[in-house]
Amino acid sequence: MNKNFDKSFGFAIHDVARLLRLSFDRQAANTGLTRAQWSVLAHLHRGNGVQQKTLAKVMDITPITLARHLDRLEVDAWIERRDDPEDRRAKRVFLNPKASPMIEMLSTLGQSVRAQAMTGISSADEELFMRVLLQIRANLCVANNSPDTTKSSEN
Amino acid sequence: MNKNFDKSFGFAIHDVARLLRLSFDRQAANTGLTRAQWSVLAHLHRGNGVQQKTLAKVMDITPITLARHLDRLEVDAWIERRDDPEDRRAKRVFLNPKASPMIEMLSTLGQSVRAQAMTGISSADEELFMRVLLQIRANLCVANNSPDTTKSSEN
DNA sequence: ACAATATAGTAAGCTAGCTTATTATATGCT
DNA sequence: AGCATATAATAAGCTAGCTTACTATATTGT
Repeated sequence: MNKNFDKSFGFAIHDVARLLRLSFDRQAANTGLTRAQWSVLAHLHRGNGVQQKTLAKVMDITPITLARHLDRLEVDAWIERRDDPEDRRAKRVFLNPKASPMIEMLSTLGQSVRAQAMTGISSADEELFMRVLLQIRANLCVANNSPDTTKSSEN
Repeated sequence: MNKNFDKSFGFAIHDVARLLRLSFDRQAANTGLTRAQWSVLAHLHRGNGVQQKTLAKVMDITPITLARHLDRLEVDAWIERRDDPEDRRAKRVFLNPKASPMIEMLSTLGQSVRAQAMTGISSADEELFMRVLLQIRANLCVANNSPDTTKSSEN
């Protein structure tokens, strides 16, 4: 290996993702919701009543990973699964009213974590950074045969 | 929420980290080693015989997370734990000879995954991206009271 | 000297991702 | 109509991270 091991791209990305999740989850611990769960709620907020299949695809996670999030969210009554009237295999997921204020609150928290992360970085640099980051994601989506959610436009 | 939800910083970072790990682990599946395990080996390659405590700190993971990696690495004889002669609580971790060629091979794979991710990105953009990424990590390390491994200089 | 505190490693049990396999229902072909 | 295939959700079991708690050993203070 080389001296730049800790500076390597993959490890740095991985660390940053982990630290972001930690920051967020610690600050949201009292809500009982994690970042991943909040993400489900937020996506529903943009498209209530979607099938699980669709939601998993938009979020780019596997259906079973989503199913487990939904299990817990349903126990605490943040969401509700209803049978799809047109396809008896499928279910549709609905936000319960109590979720909306929580989504707003956690969205604010997300912004504050982002601001923390971006301390001391110029907005020009931040902008370029985001552009490259999205390009990298698109590249990897191709490589993984994963849907590229940047261009999804459904709900 | 807003229309830029999928483009949000935290989610994009998270996705990229996941996709990178997936890419790497799939291509390395035949080796029986994952990215996290390879990372342990690579760090040992730079400082063989360190205490677990030190290794965990350098890798910025918790000691128990490291201990589980070591369990599996030891079963397959990639590494060996020996009692520290100077501290009977501690153990020191050593690479076995068979690990070295594998480390080289996986390092090459890592570079190829990186190249894949960076397709179509100019080296100037890539450089700025890395600079910002490391700055973000440093910011979050402060926020999390986590050691900032970019400036570690131990072994 | 010994009691109190700190530290190295591990165990238990949690979230979050994955792959592979199962079940129930739809769809498509002949 | 009925069989074969495809699809929606879930189950089982894996890696990888975490927190909290425990055990054994060191260290420190009186």
